[in-house]
Amino acid sequence: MKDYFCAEISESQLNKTITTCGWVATRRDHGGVIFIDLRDHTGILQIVCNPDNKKIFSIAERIRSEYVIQITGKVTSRKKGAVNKDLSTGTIEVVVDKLEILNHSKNPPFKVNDDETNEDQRLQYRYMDLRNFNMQKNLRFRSNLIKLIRNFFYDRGFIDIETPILTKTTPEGARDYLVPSRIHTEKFFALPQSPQLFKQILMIGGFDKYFQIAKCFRDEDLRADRQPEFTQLDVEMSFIEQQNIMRLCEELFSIIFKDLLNIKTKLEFDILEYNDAMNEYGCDKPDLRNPLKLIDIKKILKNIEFKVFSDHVNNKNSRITALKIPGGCTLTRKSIDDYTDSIKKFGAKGLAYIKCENINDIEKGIISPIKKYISKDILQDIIKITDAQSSDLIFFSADKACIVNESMSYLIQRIGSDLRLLKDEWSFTWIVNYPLFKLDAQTKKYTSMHHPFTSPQNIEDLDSEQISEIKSKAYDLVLNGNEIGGGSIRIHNKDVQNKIFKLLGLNDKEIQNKFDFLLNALDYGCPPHGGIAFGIDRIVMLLLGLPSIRDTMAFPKTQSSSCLLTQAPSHVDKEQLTELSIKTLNKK
RNA sequence: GGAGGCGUAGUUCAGUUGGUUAGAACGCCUGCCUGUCACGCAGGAGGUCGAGGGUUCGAGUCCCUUCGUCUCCGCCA
Repeated sequence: MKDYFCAEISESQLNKTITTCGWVATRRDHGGVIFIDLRDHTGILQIVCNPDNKKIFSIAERIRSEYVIQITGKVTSRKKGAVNKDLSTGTIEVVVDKLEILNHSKNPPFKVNDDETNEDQRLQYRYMDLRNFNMQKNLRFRSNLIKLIRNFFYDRGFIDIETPILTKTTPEGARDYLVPSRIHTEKFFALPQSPQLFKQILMIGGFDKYFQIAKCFRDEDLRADRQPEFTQLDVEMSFIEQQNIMRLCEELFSIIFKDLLNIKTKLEFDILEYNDAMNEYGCDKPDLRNPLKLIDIKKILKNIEFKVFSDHVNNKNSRITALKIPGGCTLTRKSIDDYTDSIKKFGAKGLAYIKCENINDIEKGIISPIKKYISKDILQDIIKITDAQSSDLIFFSADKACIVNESMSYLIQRIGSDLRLLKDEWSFTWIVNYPLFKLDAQTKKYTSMHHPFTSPQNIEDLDSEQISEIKSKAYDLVLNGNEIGGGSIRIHNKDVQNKIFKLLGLNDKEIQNKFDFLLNALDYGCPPHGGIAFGIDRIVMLLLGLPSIRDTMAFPKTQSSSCLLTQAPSHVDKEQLTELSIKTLNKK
């Protein structure tokens, strides 16, 4: 039906007669001559309908926005004054001598390339929104990324294996999406949160290099970077160490950046220990483009009487940190109040600060509402340990460690971006040496930091009393402050796996019910193995600088997990439920 | 489960202290127009102010409930 895409037509086809198809972006009717901007994913081409061909002209008069048309005509160069510099095809136009309307369109609910359209409109009429050049770009980039990933792994001897979507519910982790079984009354499948156990079993099955672009499902609340169904690059290998996986991933991202973003410079991958990350940044996904860091000042304050600090000085679970903001004296009272307010959602009670207008004049050069509670010596120590210069501002946070960490890591991010402190670069950071367990604040039970199949660094540690001190062979990859992937070396020994389940508080019966198949499989010659998984949607979002992973998906869901295009989820017929032996509760 | 923002024409939005007939831009329709490119000009149509309730002589505006959407907290091994 066509020889070229719209924007493929250029001066190289000058005076040739070509055929192309597309959507009508705009029509400009001058009475005597009609211009049509014809659009496809490549761009826009101006076509000209002259009145001398009455048949064509009358068709052109009936054409409206988003009509699908086919045109044949001669590629003509535009006169000097008529060149449009904003179009890649702006030096030429096609003079039509055949024009066919392939399909009509209702008047569109919004202009296709108007980027002000509200998202609910875009999602309801997603087929219109997908014609937008940005969505075309995003989804085509995503496709190229997946193609590159597949080739990368195929080239290195990896096997792409599909794992079930209908599978078994797993305890811990996220809430499962459940699918009722018709044949097995009162039993349910679960959609996979990840192919974790299947890929481990593939290792036992002798596929020593596996990968998959896998759909995963988690029934949890949504965020800009979280959807109920999302796509992971899932990788697993046998007979490898942590280093092998890390080097492989670094190679993958180097190629992605070179081939897809045309970034040729060698990517640096920082490595940070989990404990250091928490101490310096208050979180396990720091953005190392940001120069702001936390400094512990508990020791300096050990003799202070000021209650805000003294309450926490001798509390093991508390943390007291300083955050120096270079040039922060320019911050207004209003913005400091804003920052103080913004960290209250993490449970922080307040945000003390001192302005170091002149560090050589403690009397007049240091200004702070809390100055009267702090001795000169301590002030000097604080200035020294933070290496504060004149015009810097120092924030203080004293509270339970988790509150300090959450609020201050938020503040680091917020101020870093407000004051434009971030370096303009891509920052990859591996976080390693994670704890194996974390204590759930509500249930007071230990849960896995990564997942229950993660290998401890030393098996003997499992017998120690200090469970929270046990380190794991887990690793996360962080890009510009976003967790894009994580993995671990897995447990390949049945006894070790059993021990972990026990430490997690599972009894024999639960272990049997939930993980019998895994433990059995471990009994039949499981090779040492490990792997990693990456969030494809998140990677596309970051690489393209998008505000949400919804813009990386053709058909995403809203924050309340509904699809505005199809109106899913929806009620089902009673017959369907009966067949599944399901009765709904009338919740009011 | 919680906090906050938004919801007014097809779309994006304005709407003052509660006050007469709810506006703009774009889009749409009709007419004019042979070089525009967000064409232009003239005219026109188009509103359950998300829904329900309340206060009031009077509600787009105030109050309550509710729905939708977005951001965040909790949650997300």
